[in-house]
Amino acid sequence: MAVAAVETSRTATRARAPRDAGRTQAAILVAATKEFARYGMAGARVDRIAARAKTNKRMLYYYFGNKAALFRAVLEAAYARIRAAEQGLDLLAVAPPEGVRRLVEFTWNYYLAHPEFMTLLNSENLHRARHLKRSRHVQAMNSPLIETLGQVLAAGQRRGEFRAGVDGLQLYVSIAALSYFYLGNNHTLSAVFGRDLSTAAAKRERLAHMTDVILGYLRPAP
Amino acid sequence: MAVAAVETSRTATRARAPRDAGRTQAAILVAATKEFARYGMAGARVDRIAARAKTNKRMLYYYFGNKAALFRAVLEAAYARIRAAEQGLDLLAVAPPEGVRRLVEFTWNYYLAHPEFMTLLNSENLHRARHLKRSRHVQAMNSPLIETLGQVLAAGQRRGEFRAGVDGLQLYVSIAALSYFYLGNNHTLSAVFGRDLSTAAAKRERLAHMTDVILGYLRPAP
Amino acid sequence: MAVAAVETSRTATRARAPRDAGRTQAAILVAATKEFARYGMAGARVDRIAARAKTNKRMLYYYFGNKAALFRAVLEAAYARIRAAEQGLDLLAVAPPEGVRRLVEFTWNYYLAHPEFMTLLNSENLHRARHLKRSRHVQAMNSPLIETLGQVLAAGQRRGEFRAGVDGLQLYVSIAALSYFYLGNNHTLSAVFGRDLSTAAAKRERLAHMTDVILGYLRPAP
Amino acid sequence: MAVAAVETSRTATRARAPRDAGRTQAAILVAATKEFARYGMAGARVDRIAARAKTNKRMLYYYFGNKAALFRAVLEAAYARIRAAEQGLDLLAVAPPEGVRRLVEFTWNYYLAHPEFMTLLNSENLHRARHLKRSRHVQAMNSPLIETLGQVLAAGQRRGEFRAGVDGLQLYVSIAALSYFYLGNNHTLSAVFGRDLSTAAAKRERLAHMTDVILGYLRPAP
DNA sequence: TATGAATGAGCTTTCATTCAT
DNA sequence: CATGAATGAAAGCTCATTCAT
Repeated sequence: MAVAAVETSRTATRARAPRDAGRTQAAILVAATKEFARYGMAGARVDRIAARAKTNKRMLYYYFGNKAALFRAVLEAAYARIRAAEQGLDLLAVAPPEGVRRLVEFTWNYYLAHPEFMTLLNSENLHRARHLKRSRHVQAMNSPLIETLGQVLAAGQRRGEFRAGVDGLQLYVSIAALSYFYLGNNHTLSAVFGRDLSTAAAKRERLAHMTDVILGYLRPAP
Repeated sequence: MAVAAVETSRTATRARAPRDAGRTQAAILVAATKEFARYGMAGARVDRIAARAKTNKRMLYYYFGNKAALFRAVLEAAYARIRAAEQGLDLLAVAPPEGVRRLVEFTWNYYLAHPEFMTLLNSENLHRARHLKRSRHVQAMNSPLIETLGQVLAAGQRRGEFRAGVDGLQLYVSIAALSYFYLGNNHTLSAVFGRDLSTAAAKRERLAHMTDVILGYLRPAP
Repeated sequence: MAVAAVETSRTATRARAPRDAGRTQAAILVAATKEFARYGMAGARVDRIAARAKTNKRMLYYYFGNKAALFRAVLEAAYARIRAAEQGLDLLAVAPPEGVRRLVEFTWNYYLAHPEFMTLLNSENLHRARHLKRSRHVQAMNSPLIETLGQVLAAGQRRGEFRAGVDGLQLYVSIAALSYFYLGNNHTLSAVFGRDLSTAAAKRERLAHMTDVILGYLRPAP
Repeated sequence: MAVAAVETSRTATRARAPRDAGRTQAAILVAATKEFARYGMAGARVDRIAARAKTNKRMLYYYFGNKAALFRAVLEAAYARIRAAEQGLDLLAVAPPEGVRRLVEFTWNYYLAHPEFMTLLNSENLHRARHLKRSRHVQAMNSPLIETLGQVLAAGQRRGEFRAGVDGLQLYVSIAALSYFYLGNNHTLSAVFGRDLSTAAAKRERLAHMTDVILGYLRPAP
């Protein structure tokens, strides 16, 4: 019990001045991700990031240098997360059509759960990938899934389940495109079409359509 | 002769201070479109817009009220332009597969020629379509093409060229998605994949793939 | 009398919002000169300059661009003032020894009345003349007096009043040096020597000594 | 043996973190001297000083208290060094004119070799000798050379080599002035006159001129 | 209709200094 | 003795917007 009391007091002290480099750095990164995702690079406010991270502005510069470098770090971390999530997929463990379906669903679900990834990418494209180009880890951001997808396509073709001549990279891009556009532009699409495209029903319908498109396209010629 | 004289005098006046409301307004809109497209809503600078429009900041406020309202005007004009361009399409005049192919190519070419449309939409989505919702012309931004596309799909199905059960809106969104993602994210995709996806060859390849995907998907079941 | 009243009221209005480009610009320059002279380039505060000029910080950037450019403008103006003051000297109108004496006294009195000139130069030398080198008016800062001094020296030599082989530039520099060092380092000299070197008596003594040094040096060999 | 063991352990500890108070303190002083000389008091950065001294900021505060106190220490050390160098001069060992010439050359060479002394003094004068006044060693900064110079002048006068009525302090100040102004303002002078006054030839010329001025002045009246 | 001058709030960044270990 | 982490205050600068003419 005495130990618990001490523990509590230490925690309390820490709460005021964490003096824990790792924690502070991580908190800044989390806060910055939210801020950049919500307001874009230009609209993001350093003050708000510091406030959200429960630290002060100075630490942000202490650890990351400046706003642009922080953005780069956020971007790298975002790529790292999606690549890590992809690790869990085992496309070659199932029949080719099932593998493709899994990829479509994974992509959709990932964007749905991590909408910040899309807005971060939009911001970065506005900046013509300036930050990405300065990143030392760019090559690591290239999805290893593309090669796996190529193997899935080859297997499917051998088994007569897929058409021939499909490029893995193009297909990967198309799969991402179908989710990205719908989710990333959901607000304008909903406004323009006059109906809410973010309801559960609308999303179910969209996923079914996308799966149909991709698998329908892959059907072999009769 | 009298006319010529007047014309000359008007021109002379113009040279000093172009008291031409229409011209100024249009120039501001053009300049603002470029600025918002390049830097996003938050990154855009009112000063630069005025400078580009070769007028002064005060005029901008005189005609449009403030930055947000100007953005809204820019957005409305951008939608108006794409809708106007769509007018030229006559999807029902040709065989259904050809009609669909036309739409794919039109979309691709339009985004290619008007990349500002994509970045403006990205900005607006970042703002959760706030400006669009305040626009009085929202409904006019809904593409009439969707209905036409529905007719094309129905005709194709009747003629045994298309599968059944395809929703026009979903397909329209998918067609847009395939171009939008590739072109709008071209910088990051190029950086990450380590090759330039904006070359003529790469773009030719992409268009072919997209057409294959859409038409391949639409093939009727055997 | 009515006119006077109006004049007053206009002045009062102006006091709040001068809207007089020239006045504002001049006020900033005056304030900046004081600030830079007192605290040096690095120690000067933009806020204080704006406050002293009774305008706001923004105008400073509006008219001068940034702190460095403002410093450059201050420096140029300081040189312009000393050159203008030198115009009043007519070294060739009197006998050569009297001409040299005049120059010694002028230099002394100018530094005494305009101590800011010395500290501004010190600051600029700390910056390795960076601002000066970027000035378009550098050459105009070269004193025309050097040539005149050469003529005085030549005349004095012809008349047997001065020694031969004296370089005008070197002498000009030496004359400046004798005043500059004493006045510019008055605080440290006074502290180190433990007596106030800024009293009227001390200054009288110094001027007499300097005149003796220069004229004594110029005496022809017997 | 016990001693050796302790010694070893101390050395080992040192290797990791040089727990050598003297060394750290000296390193800070050297680094601070460079920094203050280069950027002035206001422009100097505590971070850079710590980095240059290969220690950390905390040590700097531990040993010196704060930036101002560190500046004071730097200033005191600079005065101590010049006074120490002056010790080597033996003005009374040679004929009076040679003694004066030695002093002129020493001053010139010292400033040339230790330009930091000039910029430190400039900084201190900008601060109205505030730090110097708080120093406990001020009186020790008063050059003993002034008295010696008085003796040289008296001897020279007795021997008919020097004029009468020359004040040692004034002459000492003038000798310093001639070097100080030329070297301390070399950058601006070079910029304004449009020629490099720091070349070996220019410096030779300057030294010759200064010697002429001082010795020429001291010549007795015929 | 047009324009240069002006502004306050707020931006990113930097600084000297101190705390906890 | 030594150090990385932390901070508040303030720095230089920029922004959208409005005023006076």
